[in-house]
Amino acid sequence: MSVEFLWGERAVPTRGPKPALSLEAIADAAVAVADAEGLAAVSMQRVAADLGFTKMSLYRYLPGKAELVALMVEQAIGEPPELRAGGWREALTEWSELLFAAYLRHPWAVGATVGSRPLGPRELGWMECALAGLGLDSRLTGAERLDVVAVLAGHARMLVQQAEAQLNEVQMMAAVGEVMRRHGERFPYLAAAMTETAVQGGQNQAFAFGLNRILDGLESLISRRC
Amino acid sequence: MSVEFLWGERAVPTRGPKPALSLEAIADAAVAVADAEGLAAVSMQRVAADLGFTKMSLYRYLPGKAELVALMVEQAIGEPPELRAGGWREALTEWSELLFAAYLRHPWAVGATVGSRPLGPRELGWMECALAGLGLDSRLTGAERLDVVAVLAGHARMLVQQAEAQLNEVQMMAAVGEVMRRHGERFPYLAAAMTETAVQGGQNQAFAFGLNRILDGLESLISRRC
DNA sequence: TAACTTCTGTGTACGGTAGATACAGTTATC
DNA sequence: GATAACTGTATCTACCGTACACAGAAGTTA
Repeated sequence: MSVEFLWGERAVPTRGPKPALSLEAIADAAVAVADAEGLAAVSMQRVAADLGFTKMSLYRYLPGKAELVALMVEQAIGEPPELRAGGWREALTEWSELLFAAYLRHPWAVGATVGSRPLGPRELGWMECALAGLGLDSRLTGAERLDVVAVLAGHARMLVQQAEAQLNEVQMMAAVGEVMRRHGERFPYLAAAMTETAVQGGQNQAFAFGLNRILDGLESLISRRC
Repeated sequence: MSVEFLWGERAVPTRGPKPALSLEAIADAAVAVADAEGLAAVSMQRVAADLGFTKMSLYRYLPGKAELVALMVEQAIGEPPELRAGGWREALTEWSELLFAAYLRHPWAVGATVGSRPLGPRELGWMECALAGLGLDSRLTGAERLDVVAVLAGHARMLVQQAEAQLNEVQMMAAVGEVMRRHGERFPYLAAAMTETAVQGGQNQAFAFGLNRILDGLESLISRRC
């Protein structure tokens, strides 16, 4: 993956036939496939076929599949939001919820953003947005501010991944429940926690709980630094 | 992926030749490939070749590649640890650090554990271990206890992923730094945080920071519930 | 208007992947 | 020793990403 591809503005050619496709159209088609059938279903052939072209035509627009995935991620997370005014806690809460919602709309994006890869402008824009919400006047060092953003983003990604895995509590119970019925005695604490857990809020509640714990911890650190 | 494969004990046959391979040996070879060259380098062909067999021999032991990856994950995270005695905070700290270390040894395991998949005995054992460390007498509901474990595991996974992405601060600066030099004015808060960040502890420090914030938040919740 | 240049889309080809099937060789039990 | 069970290999299909050559379209220039 070349960094220039995501960041450099591409010169639009004058000569030759007009391109029938565009990077946006290709990314849209690929995102639609991934939304419907998962990232594994995204292939050059499939995306090209959905657009009514042969797969090789895509290589006129993209160097390869890695670039397509990078473009899909940028398309999926969208432009960084404009946060409502407020204190750092309100800002980070809103930011985390919006990021969580964006990942929920495109759960495959979590799996597409692991490992070493260049960050696109939108992804960096989301980071910038959170750092702006945190402000400069807090008693945190630069490294700590970056860490806070990483923890919050990790929390959102984590719960999207869980939400993708179980879709609903019913499926979760079917998957783990079967195992627990047979080997439950090996996991007494897990069994206790699960039987005690009524089918309730689900992932949204789990997300909110974790988010509030993280922010509580941040608040206690900041007030200690006063 | 069938759940039975990870959980059911396989009947050892009496007749016929002794199997030359074993699931353990196959998993070890696959883990070695992934450790050295990443998860993408793991193919049936490659693993079989490393063992000195043809790829179809592996299908005598495994139904398919999905099961191989599931086995690799179980092998990589290892047996759940025995936590030293202590309060819930010490227990969860130790648990998180051990999980972080395990993932650091096999960073590809983070990417291999996204999406819907059955959990193996070791993975469930780690969860059980953390829940045991949290104890039953805390003032948390079962759902909250599960959420705590999820947040901590997500934090560890998140930072492993970051560590994998940049390996060291130098490479990070080379990747993001180049972009920041050109488009830095678009990301003032990010630039401020990064220039302020001396090359220091790196991922271990970031991990410890986030972990302490999460546990601070948990502590404040528990003490509020008193 | 005609030739030229440049870019687009397509067809073909190649090495890689996962996996199914058929078959030959080996081995433990009867 | 016979036999049944199991192992490992060779071959086949289908799909993947992508390299390359080629025909046609659309501006540019003579």
